[in-house]
Amino acid sequence: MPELPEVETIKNDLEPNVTGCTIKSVTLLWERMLLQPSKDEFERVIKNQKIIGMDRRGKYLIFKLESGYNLIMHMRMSGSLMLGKGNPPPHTRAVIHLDDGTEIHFNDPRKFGKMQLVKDCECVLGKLGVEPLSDEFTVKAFARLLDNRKTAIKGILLNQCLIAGIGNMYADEALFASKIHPERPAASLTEGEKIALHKAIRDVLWSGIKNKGASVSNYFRPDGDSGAAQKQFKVAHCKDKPCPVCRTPLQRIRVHQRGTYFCPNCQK
DNA sequence: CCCGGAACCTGAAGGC
DNA sequence: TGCCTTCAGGTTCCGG
Repeated sequence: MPELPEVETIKNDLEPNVTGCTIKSVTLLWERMLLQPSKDEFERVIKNQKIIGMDRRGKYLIFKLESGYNLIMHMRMSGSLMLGKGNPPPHTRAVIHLDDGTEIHFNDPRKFGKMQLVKDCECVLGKLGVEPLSDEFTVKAFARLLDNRKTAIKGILLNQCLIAGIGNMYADEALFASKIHPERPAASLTEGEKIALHKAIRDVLWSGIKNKGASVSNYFRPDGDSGAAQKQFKVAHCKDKPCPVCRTPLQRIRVHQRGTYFCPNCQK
């Protein structure tokens, strides 16, 4: 389930391989993954578009095109991008044919992933909150997001309108690292806890990027490699294991309809 | 405003 | 062994 570090890794892996290439055509094998424009217009406009670079915003991946158009993708739960040549694997939902003969395969077993072609990125990305690895994400800016909110702190971390890019795994890891219970009302965090959680968010995301993303379930890098970030996880997907700090069995509860792993002893 | 729940989907895992 | 149910989680939408 690609979150910020996984999408950043896809971007970093793909960008040197596709920048400067021209898209000959795109084959849609699952039409409903295209949000806009219509299939006919999409296929007409995408033809012979030169890729001048890539970008990431939150969990969105952006191919910047010379004409000013942007091809924006979201992997949702099970999407991944693979560089290949012919014979797309099962569950391939779209194939981008490049002029050098390589293909980008959008693989997505659960068909939740989305793609759209727009001139103005803001219409898609405008609602997103602050980039957690940017300079704008200061302790002060983070603290302001928690003011007067009774919602569980984990819900704040997962709200893309507030902070863009954190998903279920990295939210659990950040809360464990800062010793905060996932169900604590956001406004109840002390100044010290806000500072610790702010640092933990940046630490776990940077660590995820350094390890080329976490390969749990369906995530693979465009060259087919796995990431290694899941090996660093202290709690996420560690059901029935003891806490690495105090050996108390980790618990799994539901917070905001999400499976949430935490240590009932360390996280208050 | 804020929350809970359903929908979108399929494959994997668990129960009997 | 095999069928059936449940679960997984990112986002959007709908109802209370």
